[in-house]
Amino acid sequence: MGQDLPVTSFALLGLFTFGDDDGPRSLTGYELKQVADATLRFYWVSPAMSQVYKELSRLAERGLVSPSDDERGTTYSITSAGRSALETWMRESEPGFSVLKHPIALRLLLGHLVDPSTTLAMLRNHLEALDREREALVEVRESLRGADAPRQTFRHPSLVADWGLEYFAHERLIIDDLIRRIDQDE
Amino acid sequence: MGQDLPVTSFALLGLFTFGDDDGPRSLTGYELKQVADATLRFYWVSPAMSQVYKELSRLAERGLVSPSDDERGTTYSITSAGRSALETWMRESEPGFSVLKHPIALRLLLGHLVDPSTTLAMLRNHLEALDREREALVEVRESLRGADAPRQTFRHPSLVADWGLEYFAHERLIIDDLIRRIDQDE
DNA sequence: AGACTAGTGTTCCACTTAGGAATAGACGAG
DNA sequence: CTCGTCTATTCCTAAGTGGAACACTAGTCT
Repeated sequence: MGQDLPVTSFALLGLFTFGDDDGPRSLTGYELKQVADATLRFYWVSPAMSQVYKELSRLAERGLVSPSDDERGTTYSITSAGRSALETWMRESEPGFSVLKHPIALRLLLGHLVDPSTTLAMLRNHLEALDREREALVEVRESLRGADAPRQTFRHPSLVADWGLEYFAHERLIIDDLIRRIDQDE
Repeated sequence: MGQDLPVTSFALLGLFTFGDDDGPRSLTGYELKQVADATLRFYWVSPAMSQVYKELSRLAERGLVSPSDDERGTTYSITSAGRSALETWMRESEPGFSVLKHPIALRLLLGHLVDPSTTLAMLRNHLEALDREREALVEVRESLRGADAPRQTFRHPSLVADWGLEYFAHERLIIDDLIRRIDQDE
């Protein structure tokens, strides 16, 4: 069967597996996009709206989600075929290594093209952006409290969120240090 | 003028600014791909071959690099227009925030779908992959020694490489900790 | 009441990027 | 003198982006 879907498909499909207390999750494309923006974006991507809808039709075509019309619009929920496709993917495919697209690092690399004050200003702005992102992730983390103990629904999401928070905290330290080093170079 | 190029164009263009001791750098598409694989991949992307050649023709069209045929094939070097386009881009465009695509984090998020031993195995494999990547970056860092002092050619590349090494070291700690936490959950 | 903003829900299109395969010459090893 | 590997390049397709367009709902301002 065609389980050869891009990672983003499985990522979106996976979001359907965090059932509310009352059964499996059903979401419209719009809602799925909100969920992805709130969570996936920190360590995967924030897919475009058009992408979300395209994924949903593809997943529906393959029977991994099932659409149904209700007063909210077209809502989708994961099927048992979808759940088992996810499990197979988790168990049997290679994760691959992470890809980081870091415009600040890229521009720091090319620091010899501008004067140090430009680079320093960029790094200081980045510290602020970092704080804003961290804030957003703190909110996500807080929203998981209450169901984040070892066998509860949000155990794994909370592990990932903690990882992200650590990541932001450490990046802050590194940038502080870089600012110090570049300042001294002067 | 059309300075509205994607970041990857500027990233590749930027690689031409690290002149060897004897003047500006001239590279074939193939060589440029090697350089990108060795350096850019750690904090931007490893563009596909096809992408590299497409970029080079576009940059040449706009006069930012100039092609010339020699015995190696078609080689390109940066023009003064290219250099100033880069500088303008560095000074005047918004960097934007970083995007991380981390398959391990994504799969950890969905940890409730498989048993803990699968997740643990994945994390342990990731530690090894991390060490391999770190090793590759260590080599890059070593290759910069000798020209990495405050005003030398590889000052900025070495700052970025140090950042990357810190990043890998810290991720290692986080993964170790996650393994410990998941092990205890059992 | 009427106008106006903001949020929800969805589709379409054009464009860019990414990945892989295919091709081809050159070069050294067996 | 053939095989594999490195260099160099092109082509095709899939994946992903961004913006425009459209429609419907609900609340706010005047």
